[in-house]
Amino acid sequence: MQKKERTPTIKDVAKRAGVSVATVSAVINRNRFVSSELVEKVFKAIQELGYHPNRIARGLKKRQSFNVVYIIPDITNPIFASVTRGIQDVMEKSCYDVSIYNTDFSDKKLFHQLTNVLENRPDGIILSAWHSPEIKRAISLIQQFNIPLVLVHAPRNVEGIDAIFVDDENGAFEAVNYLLRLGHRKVLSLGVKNSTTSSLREAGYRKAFKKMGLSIEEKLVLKSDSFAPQSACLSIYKALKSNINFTAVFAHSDSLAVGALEALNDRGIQVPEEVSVMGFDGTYSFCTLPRLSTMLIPNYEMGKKAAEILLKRIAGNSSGVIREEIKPRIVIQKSTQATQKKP
Amino acid sequence: MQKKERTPTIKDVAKRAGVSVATVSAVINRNRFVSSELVEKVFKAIQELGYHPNRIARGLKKRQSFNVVYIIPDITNPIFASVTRGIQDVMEKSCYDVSIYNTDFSDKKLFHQLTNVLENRPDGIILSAWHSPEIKRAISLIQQFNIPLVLVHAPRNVEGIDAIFVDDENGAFEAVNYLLRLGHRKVLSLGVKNSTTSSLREAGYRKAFKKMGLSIEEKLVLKSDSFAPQSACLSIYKALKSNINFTAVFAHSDSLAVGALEALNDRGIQVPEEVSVMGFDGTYSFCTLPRLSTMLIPNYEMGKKAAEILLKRIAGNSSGVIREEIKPRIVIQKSTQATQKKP
DNA sequence: CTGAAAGCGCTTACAG
DNA sequence: CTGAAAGCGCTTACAG
Repeated sequence: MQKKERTPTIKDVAKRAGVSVATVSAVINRNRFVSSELVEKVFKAIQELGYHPNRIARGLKKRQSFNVVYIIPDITNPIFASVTRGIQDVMEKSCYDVSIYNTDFSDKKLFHQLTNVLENRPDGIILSAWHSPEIKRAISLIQQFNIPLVLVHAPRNVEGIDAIFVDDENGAFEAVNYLLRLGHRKVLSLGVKNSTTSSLREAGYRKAFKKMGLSIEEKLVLKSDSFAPQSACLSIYKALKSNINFTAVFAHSDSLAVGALEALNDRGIQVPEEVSVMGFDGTYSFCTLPRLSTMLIPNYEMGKKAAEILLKRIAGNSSGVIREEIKPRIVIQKSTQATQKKP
Repeated sequence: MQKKERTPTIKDVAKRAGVSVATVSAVINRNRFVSSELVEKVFKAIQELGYHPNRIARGLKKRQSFNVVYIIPDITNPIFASVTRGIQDVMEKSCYDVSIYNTDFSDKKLFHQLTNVLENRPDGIILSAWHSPEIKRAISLIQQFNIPLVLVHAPRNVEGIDAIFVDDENGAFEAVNYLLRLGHRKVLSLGVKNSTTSSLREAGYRKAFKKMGLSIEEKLVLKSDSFAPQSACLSIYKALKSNINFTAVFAHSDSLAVGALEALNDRGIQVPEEVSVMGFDGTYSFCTLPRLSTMLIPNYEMGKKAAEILLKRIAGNSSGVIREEIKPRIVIQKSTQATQKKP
């Protein structure tokens, strides 16, 4: 075990190099001219001591922590993992590190985390908390600290804050429209109770029917208890039991689609020959059999974009509020096909 | 826009409460007695000002940052996302936040990140960099800073550091043993080139055969270019083309198994009726059809355990080096069955 | 029981 | 071109 040796400080470097700390600081930050002679001495001392500047101290003085925070429901959800990666990749280039806080969709946890977060004085915050009934309170708390904030997956009714969201309604519209063009008319809408995201996707479903001048059979509009595959399974079993007729499923997420595939497979119904299945988000479309057609959400890019906006705000850019609407992209794979003409 | 108003400091609170900063500090940290009269005044001032202590400053003085770092290849990989969550959940309880750094399996990135990390003086580091040829250099760099370190997924030959790893060899042994007991003899080993993890799993495969007194057909030992499903697909196609006979596949990861399922499905080979497929890790076993039998790795628990060890070290516990070997657990689902007796 | 003061490791006017 | 000194917002001996 080593002794409790302090790591070297700027003072140690200054002493060893025979210069002032101001000079050391200057050579490290290249923010004022230093004669090449001294520069060399300083570098030598840094080398010899294995000196690494202490950013905590630097941050205290400069009122900058070089840390940004991303608050999400759960890092284990591939959607947020991808957004996180996008954020990290752009933040890293500007020498910021990013801390992740999970809320598990709980308001209590959200505020608990927020208290911690604020004590750390991050230089910026990115928040994915669209589901929170208290999001406005969270936002104003952050604003009290004058910390730049950008929302990812924001609710539509929050204004005045930079935000970037998925165009769920139009994405769903496009997905369902695609199914309708394939000739499907009995299209299940497989959504989730009490989910704003799911209700937007349902709105798109309705819009697509409407546009084609078709009426909607309400019994085709299903709502599972959660986004978990098992929930979707149960919904499909129930629909089959009730003899509800359908030739296609529009699942409001890939996870729901996974459940649908499993239920259909279990009942010996062929996908896509008998029933087409369409997913939404693209998280699992690579690992299902048959490969899922889906509306791909570019989560990584969303993260990058959010980070870029945040960086601008941190740099002091105070131009008008930015709201960016991301369009999901349709990806057609093996789980959908045109309706079979009955002979 | 608000003016560039400073957030209130301990001084502001002291002034407003009519006490010294020492007293304010004492009531916040409850570390020395303060008369209830003053306590009340202080709380009142804190309330009125909306004061939140600045942890950066606190950290500078106490030489503690309340930040720990987890360095991983990629947060987008569900394995690391789960470990991360485990770490966060225990760290959060002790008021630490955790920053994530991605290395993309690159040594260059690893050291780049490490430099940043060290400048932030985290209170502890957890490192998943088993693949790095330079891991020992990374470790000694960290040790120079006297920062507690625990390794997750460590290589076996690194000693003297707390580490927690997966018992790959015995896990694979158990998986293959299970297939052998089902009557399979022609078992493909579907691994990956230049992967230490995969070679440990291959060793387990060999051990299982050996123990049963069976010899190994080397042509059954496949090595894909990567862990991506597509790579596995190609390997399986190649095996089929070469008329290699097999009744089971032992995939060294679930992602490889996903590729195998796809290739087999594509060639009209029934799983599990004609070929059984066994995965490893459990990341995708919930979304495949048929559901994959696999060796589940408890990543979340590994993260928790790593964090708990780290916390102990941060608290100054200097008892002997801890090495923990995590055993994967067999999960039997639908992708495996006993060999069909040929009539 | 409480306050004045030094100091954590930096940056940055201010002199010279 | 470079250094001495003040200060970022806390904590903590040291007095009293």
